[in-house]
Amino acid sequence: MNSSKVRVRFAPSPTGPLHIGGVRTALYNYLFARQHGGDLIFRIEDTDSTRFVPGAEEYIIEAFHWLGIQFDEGVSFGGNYGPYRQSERKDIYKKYVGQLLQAGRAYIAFDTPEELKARRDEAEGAGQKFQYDASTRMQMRNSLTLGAEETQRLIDAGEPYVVRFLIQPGEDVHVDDIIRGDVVINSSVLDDKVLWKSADQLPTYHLANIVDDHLMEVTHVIRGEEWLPSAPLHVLLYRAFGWEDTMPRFAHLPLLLKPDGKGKLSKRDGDRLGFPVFPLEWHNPETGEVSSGYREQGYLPEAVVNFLALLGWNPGDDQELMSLQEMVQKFNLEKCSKNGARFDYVKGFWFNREYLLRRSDAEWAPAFVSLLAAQGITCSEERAAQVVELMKSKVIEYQTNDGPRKRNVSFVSDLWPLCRFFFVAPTSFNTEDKFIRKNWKEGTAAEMQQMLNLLATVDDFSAEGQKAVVDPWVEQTGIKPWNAWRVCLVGEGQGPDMYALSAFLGKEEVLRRMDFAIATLQ
RNA sequence: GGCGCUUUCGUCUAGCGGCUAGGACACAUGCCUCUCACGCAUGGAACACGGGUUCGAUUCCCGUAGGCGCUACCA
Repeated sequence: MNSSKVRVRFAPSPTGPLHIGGVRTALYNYLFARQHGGDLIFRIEDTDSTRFVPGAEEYIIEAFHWLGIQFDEGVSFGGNYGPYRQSERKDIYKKYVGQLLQAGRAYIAFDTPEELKARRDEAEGAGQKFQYDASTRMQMRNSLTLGAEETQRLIDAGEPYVVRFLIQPGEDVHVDDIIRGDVVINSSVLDDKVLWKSADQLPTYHLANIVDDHLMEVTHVIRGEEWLPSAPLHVLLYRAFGWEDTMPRFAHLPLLLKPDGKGKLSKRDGDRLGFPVFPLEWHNPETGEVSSGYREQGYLPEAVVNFLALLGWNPGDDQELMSLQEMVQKFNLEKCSKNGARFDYVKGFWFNREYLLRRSDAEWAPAFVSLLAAQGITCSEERAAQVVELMKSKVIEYQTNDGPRKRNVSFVSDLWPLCRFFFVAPTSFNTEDKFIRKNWKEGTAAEMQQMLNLLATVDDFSAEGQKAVVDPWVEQTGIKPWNAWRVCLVGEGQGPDMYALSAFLGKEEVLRRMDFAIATLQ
């Protein structure tokens, strides 16, 4: 048993794609491990054979790889405490369950799921609640009531059975939680939890979890608040095994809540409100259903990590934008908040924008180029970068529950609806449009014709080159051509600086668009 | 229902007995301006309620109410 090196683990169940709340739990484990120079273990808790989903494990590994959260050991990462997949540790659990049975801390129960359900229904009918515990266990079919001989006879006869943990009632069990302090639950409200299932001949979470954390020398258990009610059971298990002196410390994290309404964040909320709940896009192998992912939506991993980190924790100063390295330095479990955090995905837009803006225009270009390609437009990365430079500070409309709203460009994909006219000339003009009505009046066509003739003489069609010729003409004639010119080149009242746009389009295209507008709007 | 956790602007939060209760997102307004914007500036916006403890409570204690979780041979 080596000293006091911090060892933490993230132990998902491969029942589907990794939920964003799970990502945050893993992130906090990662930050804690790195900060203390400890190890982060990746364990797969696949003890529910009925809920196993193929591909989930690979998905989870890929998601962390994308996010930049690195594990030190575990499934696919190696290590000296393996195997790290619980389904491969069956013999180990069996041995420890035997130990508990031997010591009289657990017992064998033959009650079938049907019998149990009948008892529950019966109790419910009487407005009560059935619980398998000290108050009821002597009325059930188990080794306590049947005696050793009969128990052995039933086992030999092939009768299926579970192993239950024998809980002594009337004891206050303390859980020392790093985030919540001393949490006390009386053992009388705990039930004799099933430790070993008859259905799939595997341990339950509770048993496997305690055995693994002990054997893998885990020092801190950082997990979601949904585990807090069973933490006393876990403490009791450590005690029953005689492992209390090396029991890990607990930290139960607040949950991620729905952006609106009640309850914890679910996949449904993402579908309903239009934001991803999973790091990567997920294709359900059974239903074929596709769930969107942060990566595919155009989020930068740094943005997702930063956003998530601040949901339930903050460094105590006013800094919000932090690299993973900075977070590792500043992270503090004691400063985690205790109450659930509503998942405000709109703030995620802002984070992504901040990180996107830190990248150069050239870095945006490849993604933008492939986006354009999907629209059937061929564009070089150089030209794409020019458009990015001109348009990344714009605003785009997006849909919400309460109708359309506006936000700053926060994704590369936001660019396309704003940039269409860079690549596609106007083919018609909406004369009802406020901007066009205001800026295209009688005589405008003639002014534009003048300007067209003037531009036709310009050899240096850079923004500066055009400016050198057009500005004096503006000065001379008093004509303010920009808005009308915008109508010609853009078709509506938006877009970048006109000289910049014109230079991008090039002389030939500019003259053609102007000519078309003059002819169409006359 | 039982048990547990929790409660500061719309949202994420700072605060650890004495503050004009701070920041960020979102929202609104103004400036800038060839359009829409960005940017910059400004503004509105919170201590759930009731008792204590104290010279003094957002802060400590106890209730109440609300929120969340757990209550499976799921994790």
